[in-house]
Amino acid sequence: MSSQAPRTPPGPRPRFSQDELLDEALTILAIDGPDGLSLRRLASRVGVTARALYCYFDSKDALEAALVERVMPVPPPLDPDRSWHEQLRTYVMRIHDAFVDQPGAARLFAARSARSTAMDHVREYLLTLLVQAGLSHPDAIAALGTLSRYLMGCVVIEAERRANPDPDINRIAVLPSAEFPVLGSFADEYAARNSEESTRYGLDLIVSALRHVAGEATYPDSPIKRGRRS
Amino acid sequence: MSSQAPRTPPGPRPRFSQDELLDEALTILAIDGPDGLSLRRLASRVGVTARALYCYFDSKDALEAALVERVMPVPPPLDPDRSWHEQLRTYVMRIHDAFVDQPGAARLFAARSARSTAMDHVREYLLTLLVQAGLSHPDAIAALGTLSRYLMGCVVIEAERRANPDPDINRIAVLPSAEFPVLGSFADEYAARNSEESTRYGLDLIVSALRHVAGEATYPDSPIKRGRRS
DNA sequence: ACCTGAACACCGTTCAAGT
DNA sequence: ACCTGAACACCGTTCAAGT
Repeated sequence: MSSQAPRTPPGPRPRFSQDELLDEALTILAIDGPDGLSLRRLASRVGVTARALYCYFDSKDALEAALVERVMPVPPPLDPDRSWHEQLRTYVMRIHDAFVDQPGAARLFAARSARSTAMDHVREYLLTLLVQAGLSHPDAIAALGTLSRYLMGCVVIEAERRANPDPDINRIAVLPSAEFPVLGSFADEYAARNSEESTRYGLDLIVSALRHVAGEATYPDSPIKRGRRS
Repeated sequence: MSSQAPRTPPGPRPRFSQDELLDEALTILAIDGPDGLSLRRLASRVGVTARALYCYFDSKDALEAALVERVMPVPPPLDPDRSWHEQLRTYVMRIHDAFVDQPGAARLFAARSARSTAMDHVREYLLTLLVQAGLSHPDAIAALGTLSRYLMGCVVIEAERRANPDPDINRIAVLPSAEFPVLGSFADEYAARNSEESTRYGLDLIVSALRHVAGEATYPDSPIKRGRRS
């Protein structure tokens, strides 16, 4: 095990790639959650001083930005054999899964996706599909916003749920039924809800509405053309 | 100004109510943002040691939980003269506005609404409206989840946008058009998008779809009964 | 260019002690 | 019950110095 002939130069001068450090950071996130990621802990895990990390990243902020770029799935090429809404659904779920499987990363997604260039590629892909669906420019932009917001909510809520599992077995079942008659009577259904299915339910809901906006089917009272009711 | 006859007992023994401390905490959030709220800063603002705050709240976590309870709007009474979807839209927007106007509070909303009893009241109110709309139990639960996730995403994204205004005048306009042909051509529309309108667009989209699920209008290919497509 | 070590200005939380 | 003061175990970041 302790052979001679070191492949790396000897002495206290290990070198890392940014990617190795990001891997280690993701490991910390997976083990200790979003609050567990600190430069000092990352440094000690790779056997270096906290100061040394500033040779690789300008700041903790820059490291977090790089983490988001790394976790965000790259959009697949457009597939002419699949409908726009099927491709859209698949890709949105892929992003969802990526950030939900990387537990501590959801907070980073929430904090920095607006300025992320990986997220720009996501926007480009989704917009392309929405335009392909036949949506007008304003509709496509608004629909992109709707999908982004819904996706963000799914990721944030599910990540929080995993990081902080039910304090009681079932909070809802224990609520006073006088104050919460409906919620209380739904306690079992509420506890049984499955995250993956719930996420898909809302996504399907939004996509269906968008298909009607796109004119793919009749949609008697679309909210789109009606304007805001006051 | 410096009169005698103090109304509070003299000496270094000021007392606060929890509410006064929460007010002060909200002020700090408004001034310094979510990262600016610390027990030490709150303590110094009210002229006390950080340790003293532990006489009012068990921990910073407990203080944050109390902040969420305080910011969350209380559901209004049911109004038989207004449709379920109008009441639902109005209330969801009220929550949205409450957390977006209280800038640093969005992160707290994201982190703790799952365990918030104020949020339980929100759930009870929304579920009541959804049941009143005629949704089945599973549909009502799923719809509640969809609305919660969408609302969460709206609050998180908008709060982040306010806390961290566009780094450039318009990030999107400056993207390489070879890589971002669609997004680039939408740069103006993208920059002009208005948060309030965008939020309402998606909410109307979801509500419209729910109205069809509820059987209020024909909805040829509802995602609900179809099951998951694979 | 990469790294150490010490320091600075912060955190939340706890202990021991005062009134 | 409420509060102080000191301490503990952390943070991100920076300075000065080494190779």
